[in-house]
Amino acid sequence: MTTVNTIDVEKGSMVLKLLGDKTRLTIVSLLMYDECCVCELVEILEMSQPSVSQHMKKLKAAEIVKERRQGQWIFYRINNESEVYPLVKSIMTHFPEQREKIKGLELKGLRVCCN
Amino acid sequence: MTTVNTIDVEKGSMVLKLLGDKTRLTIVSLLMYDECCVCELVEILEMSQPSVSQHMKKLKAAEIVKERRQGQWIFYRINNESEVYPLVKSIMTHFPEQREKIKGLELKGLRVCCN
DNA sequence: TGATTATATAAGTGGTTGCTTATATAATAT
DNA sequence: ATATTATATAAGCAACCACTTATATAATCA
Repeated sequence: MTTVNTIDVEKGSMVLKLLGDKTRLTIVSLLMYDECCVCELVEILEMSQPSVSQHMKKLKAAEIVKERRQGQWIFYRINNESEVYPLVKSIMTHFPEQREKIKGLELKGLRVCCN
Repeated sequence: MTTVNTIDVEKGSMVLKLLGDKTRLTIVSLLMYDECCVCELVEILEMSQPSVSQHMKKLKAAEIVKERRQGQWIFYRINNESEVYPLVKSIMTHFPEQREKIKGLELKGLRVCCN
């Protein structure tokens, strides 16, 4: 039998509330596949930049994502060291992959690449 | 590798939003252990009856729970035939069991028993 | 039948949320 | 230095949400 470390209701319900928004759920779904910067998310979600930034701020505060600055871009990725990561991960297995949306960005030449 | 049937973002985010409320998360957590009627939940949660009823209405509308009338009581239980049940179930494994709260009710003689 | 018990519903309200527009900060390029 | 690009923050606002109180519905009991 598999044993899972439990999260307290307070913290867990906050994670669920945050993922209970279609936009944020899609963002996290995208980030499960690869890290993204804000401007890529703006493009994919067809939303305003401030709106996306505000969502990222909430996801970061809940330790669902981490950020990394690279030049003028800030890349967000899933925080897989977080206490809430196991919960986030097992939730996301129930949603379709968003890979093709990122592929679509690449085809349009809008992917931010900086290595 | 384990394959999971995916849920669309629309439906899934609704489930997450509903479970993103501390009260409802606790209710579902309780129901994972055993069915309960409204008056039991009122006792355990120390909330008003209309408030609990309104939460149950939402959980039922999202097919997270089912109801069963027995005399004057209405018992709610997890809807394990629902499309969203796999998601609900895997979320709930991350939260502590609520068994002792139901045990507490029994000790106080407040458990509704009707067989 | 009338009283009691369990539950649901309706209406009102204060707090929260997700967007908008405007502006600030910060890195890069010319 | 100045302009451009990327991101964050602030303020305002309409929609939503979880509670409250009051009332309705429904089953049981005396």
